[in-house]
Amino acid sequence: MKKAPSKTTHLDALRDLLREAGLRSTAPRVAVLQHFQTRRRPLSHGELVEALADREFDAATLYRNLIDLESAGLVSRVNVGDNVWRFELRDQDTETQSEHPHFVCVECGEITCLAQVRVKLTPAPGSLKSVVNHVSEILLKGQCMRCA
Amino acid sequence: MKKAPSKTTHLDALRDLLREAGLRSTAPRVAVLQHFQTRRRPLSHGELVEALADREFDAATLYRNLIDLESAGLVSRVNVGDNVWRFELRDQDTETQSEHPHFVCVECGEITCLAQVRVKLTPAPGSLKSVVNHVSEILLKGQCMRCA
DNA sequence: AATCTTCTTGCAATGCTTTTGCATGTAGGC
DNA sequence: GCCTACATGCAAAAGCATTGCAAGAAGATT
Repeated sequence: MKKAPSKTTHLDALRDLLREAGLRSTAPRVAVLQHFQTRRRPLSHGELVEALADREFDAATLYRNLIDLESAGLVSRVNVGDNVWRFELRDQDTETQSEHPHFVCVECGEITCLAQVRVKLTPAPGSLKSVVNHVSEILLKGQCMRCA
Repeated sequence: MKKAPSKTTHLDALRDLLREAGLRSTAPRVAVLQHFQTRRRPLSHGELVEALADREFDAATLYRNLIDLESAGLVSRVNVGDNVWRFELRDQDTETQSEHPHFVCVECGEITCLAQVRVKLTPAPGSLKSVVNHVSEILLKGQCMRCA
C-alpha cells in the first residue's frame, strides 16, 4: 500500500516552491505554506501559531519563517490598521504586482481579501500625480454583511 | 511687569478648545495641544513623551490624553504602516472629512486627502456584495512624491 | 552512504508599544 | 470655599515584535 500520490505531489510542489525561492525546504515552512493555502484572509503571526499548535513548531521559528517567506517573495505583509502584522500567500502572477485590496469591518474586525475587485482611480488633472508616487496597498473600511 | 499677553491669550484659546470639547483643561493636555501645533507630522506616543520630557508628565497620562483628545475629536489617530499609533491635530473644518479617499505615505507619514479622486470598484459578480455592506473609508498607502 | 558546510530550529530572553488598576490630586460647578 | 467627577501619577501587565546562541537538519560534495 502506497500513500495517496496526490497529496505527496502537492507537498512536493510546495517543497519545490521553497527551493526555487532560495529557501531550504523544512517541515515548518511547508506547513506554513500549506496552511496559507487553506485560508483566504491574511493571518497574523499569533493566529498562525495557534492554527499550527498541534504541530508544535516554535513560535519564533514561525515568526522567522514569515519573515523569510516575505523576503523570498512568496508571502506579502499587510497592515490593516490594528497594529498587527498579517501575512498572506502572494498572488502567483508576480510580475503584474496586482496585489488585491482588503476590506476591514470596523465592527467585527474581520478582514477580507477582495481578490476579484479592481480599483480604478480617476483623478482630477494633476491632483493625484503631484502627490502620489506609488500605491502599495489599498484598504477599504466599513461594515460587512454579517454585521449589517 | 506683566507676562507677555499674546502667549497667555494663545494658551487660553487652547484651554477653551478643550473645554468646548468637553474635556477639563489640564496642564498636560494644554502642553500636548501646544506641542502638536508646532509639529506637522503625526507623533507617536513615545515621541510625544520624549518631546515633553522636561515637563515630567507621566507617560500614562500622556497616553490617556491622546486617547481622550481623539475621542473628543481634537486629534486623529493614524497608522502609517509601522504598527505604531501616531496622532496629529485634526483639521478644524471637521465635517468634510469622510467622503473622499486618503493617501498615507508609509515613509513620512503624511496624510493627503484625495478630495478630487474618485474611486471606482469593479467587482466580479457577487464577490463584493456578498461581503461588504457599506464602505465608509478608503485608504491608499504608498510612497508620496516628496519621498520618491 | 558518510561528511561537511551553511542554513534553520528551538529555547530563552528582551525590547517596545499599548493598556489597565488604583490611590491621590485637582478642575470646574455650586 | 466645598464638593464631586474627572484626571493624574505610579506601577505593573499584556501583547506583539525581535534577537542571541547552541543544537539540529538540509542539501551539496565526495
